[in-house]
Amino acid sequence: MAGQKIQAPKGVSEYVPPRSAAFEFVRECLIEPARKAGYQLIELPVFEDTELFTRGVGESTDVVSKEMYTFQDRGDRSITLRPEGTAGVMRAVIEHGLDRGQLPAKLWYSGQFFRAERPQAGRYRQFYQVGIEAIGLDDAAIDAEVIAIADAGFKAIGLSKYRLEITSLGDAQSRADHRVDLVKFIAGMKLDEATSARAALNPLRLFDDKRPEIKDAMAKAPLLIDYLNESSRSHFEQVTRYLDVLGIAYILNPHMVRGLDYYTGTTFEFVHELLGAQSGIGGGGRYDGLMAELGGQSLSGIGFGLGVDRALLAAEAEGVINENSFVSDLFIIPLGDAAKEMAMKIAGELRAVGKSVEIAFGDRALKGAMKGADKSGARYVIVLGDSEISSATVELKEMKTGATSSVKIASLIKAI
RNA sequence: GUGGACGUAGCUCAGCUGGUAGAGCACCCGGUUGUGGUCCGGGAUGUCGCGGGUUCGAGCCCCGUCGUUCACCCCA
Repeated sequence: MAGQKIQAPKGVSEYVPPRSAAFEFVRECLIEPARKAGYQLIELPVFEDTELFTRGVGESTDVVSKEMYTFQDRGDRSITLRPEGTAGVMRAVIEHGLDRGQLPAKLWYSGQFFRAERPQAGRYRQFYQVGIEAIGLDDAAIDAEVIAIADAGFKAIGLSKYRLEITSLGDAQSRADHRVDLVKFIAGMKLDEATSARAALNPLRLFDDKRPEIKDAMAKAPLLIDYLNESSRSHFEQVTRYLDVLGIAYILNPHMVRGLDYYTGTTFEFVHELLGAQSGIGGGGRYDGLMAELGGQSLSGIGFGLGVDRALLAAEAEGVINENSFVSDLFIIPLGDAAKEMAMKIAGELRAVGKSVEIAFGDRALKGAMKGADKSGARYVIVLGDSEISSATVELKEMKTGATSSVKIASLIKAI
């Protein structure tokens, strides 16, 4: 039907001016600390072979079992829009032999991810993450560094009302031992059907239940942190010691549950205080078995994923985003055709040396064009008419103060 | 997937017990021929999310649908 409006698909986040500038700022803040720590860009497809996620993330997880965008492509392959970043990075590391060089392989990525959930504040079907992965090093120091990089990103945005929660999930043996006891404990509880189904899938989930009666009952449940073997325990203690040295505050949360199966050992989450139910602005941890599970050598890795959408929401909630971060250096108002040509030539020359220049096109009246210059936030404005062209001189006006000065067109570069 | 609230100009919203749509902001023009932000005057703008139904008549009532939002769930 002609004229019918088409809406964006349900639950996607979009960023248009002026908010897109804030989004870009937040994303850059999150990426920069990784670059400074020697992490390199890895740019990957947004869709992958479905098996990468069923095998890598784990079939028992909600993410895989009911939140993936999966479809058959024209070659009848099962394709899935990536719901998270780590599995894809590991796939690419193995495929390109990045694990054959010097270790750790340190990588960062940024882009959109997809999960078919019911949309909510801070929860979208297409969302943005910035993430890093450090692969092939067991040193507790890199666990701390990874956490520090995430923290630096949030601080760069200007966030302060968030907390870091950490714990250790231990190795496979520690988790298996704990699970036996935890399942035994849960068997003694009276649970409704949905809850016991959840417990059967992942008994740790009950630690995260928000109902007070469950919380009370779980208060006496055996904690995974008490089942860590010697090496897991000392590794984790080492991590916390490094965080202390770095002055990064954290809260030990032995109840922490993560939604992805591959996490082992050090695990962490950043939680913002001003957000609603979707308050996690980032999280990550170590994954010992993932690479081998995906057919690579048996190397450990650690990484995080930070939510750009949520970090932006958090920044807005804290009021730390300042508008007008982008302004042009010069705004040119041409009067007449000859002036328009001249304006375009001047703009080209100034842009070539790194100045940002806008031109008022469309033959607007001077008053309207001046308003446009004002709205744009440009630092300087010049009006270009016949007299300016013949004298090769313009009145350079500084918008903030209103002060003007005569400047030769040829020396505009130096003046602004 | 489950439950609640909402959906009116670009934005924020008003619209009494159903009678055929408004405000503020933003936008455009002007306030003597070429210099903005204040002020004053003027102007444009809506298939009242979409589709049915009830009614002489619906933005207001009913049903459906799409979307948004909040919580559960889950997580970035």
